[in-house]
Amino acid sequence: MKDQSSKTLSSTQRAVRELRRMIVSGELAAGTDHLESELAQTLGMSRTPVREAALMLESRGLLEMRPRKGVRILPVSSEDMREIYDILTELESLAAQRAAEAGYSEQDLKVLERSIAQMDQAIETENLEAWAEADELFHQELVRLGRNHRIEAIVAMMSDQVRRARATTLFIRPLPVQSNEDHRAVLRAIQEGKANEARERHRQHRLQAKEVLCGILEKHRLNSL
Amino acid sequence: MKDQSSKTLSSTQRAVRELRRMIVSGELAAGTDHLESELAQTLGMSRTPVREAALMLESRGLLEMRPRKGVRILPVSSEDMREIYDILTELESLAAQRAAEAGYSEQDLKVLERSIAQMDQAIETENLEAWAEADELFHQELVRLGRNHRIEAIVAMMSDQVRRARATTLFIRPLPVQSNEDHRAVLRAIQEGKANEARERHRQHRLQAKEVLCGILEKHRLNSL
DNA sequence: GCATTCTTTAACGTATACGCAAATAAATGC
DNA sequence: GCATTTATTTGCGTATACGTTAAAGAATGC
Repeated sequence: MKDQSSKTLSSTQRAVRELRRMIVSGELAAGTDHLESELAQTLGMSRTPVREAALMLESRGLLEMRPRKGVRILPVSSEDMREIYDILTELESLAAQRAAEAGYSEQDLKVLERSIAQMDQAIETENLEAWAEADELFHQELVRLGRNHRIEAIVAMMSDQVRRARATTLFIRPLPVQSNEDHRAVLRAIQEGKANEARERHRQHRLQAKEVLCGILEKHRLNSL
Repeated sequence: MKDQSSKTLSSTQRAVRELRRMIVSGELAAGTDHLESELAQTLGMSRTPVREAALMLESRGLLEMRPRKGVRILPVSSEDMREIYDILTELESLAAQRAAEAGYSEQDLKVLERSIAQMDQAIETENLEAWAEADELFHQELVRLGRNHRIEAIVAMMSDQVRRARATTLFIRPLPVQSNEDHRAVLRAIQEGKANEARERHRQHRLQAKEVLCGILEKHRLNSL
């Protein structure tokens, strides 16, 4: 049994998790307004923990609290996407560099290897959801290996903000074949301790991903996801 | 009269500002605990807005809420300092690059110029507080010119976290003469539209600042500022 | 009809109330 | 005296209450 399920978590914590889930899944649609009292009723608790949760999610850039109008689920534009991908590019590249400098063993890099294998398989079977999940895992693990807690937090926050948009573009974009070659190259650089190569390779990988995704958004006029 | 003072701001907002001020100024010392009810009394309001403010400041990495122990003002270690400076290095360097790419006019870059002049003067008169203020202005303006709201927010947050530590090292570190040469070089690169040079120059500037400051912290065993 | 003022509603911001559980103090057993 | 159990306190988490005020609706004047 997991720590989470064994421990009784507070209403505020439940509200944060549940609202976050509803937002990133699109259950609470981008651009929609929701009164605190509505959300409280939905979650089966009073306004107090809902407000506290909303404040936290506001800090994470997922929603906005506006007096009398309720909380507004923030939509993501292609401009937002560019901002976010720029940040991810810089911080993840540094993580890749640091990971390469750390001299990790093959054992330490097992999760990275596994996620790449999963992506390979997902591409073969054209299972896009599985690919997205493995891709997320790769990037998350890469950042973890960079050993900077604040970067982990920031990247997680930015990833949450673009999750809906990513899910949408997933079925429009071409099969991410190039992407996995990049992942392999980054991993190889880390294995060989080539910090600068790991950094630059990942950098290029992210820059390209940005152009692909933002290109799709702009082409399809998807400016509020 | 300023907008802020004319507009009646909510208790929560007042609590955020006041608590933030007290934390970054050291009035609420690093590592100390404070009960919600105490803070509420100090600020002349009930626990509700204090709790809301504390949640927001917790998201900003300035404090930690622990049941029964009150809010704990988070101390900053040299390890934290390294994490933060690594982030500032990456994000500000990107901002410098973007600023150079934007093709700003001399007029647009006036604030940068002025802050550099202020730093020059501060160094001549050995007025360290004035130098720190101008330095803060330079970096803030640089990031603003990078035109990425999320980077602005993240940099502001990280700056808040290290503000106390910076203030401490300010009177220990050598006069930041090299620093201002760097600033000039970055500005020149931006003026000339040399994006890569602006980026790399600022990068080196920040990396060096990190080593200077962290070196001081480690040498003096200042591991909880 | 349209604009304007007044009324009403309702959502939020904040204070207050209260139960629970953790920490401390007191009491009991040995 | 020391360990262990039992009271007591206290701080938080959450529900609730309530005043304020912005927005919507009704009424009035022209």
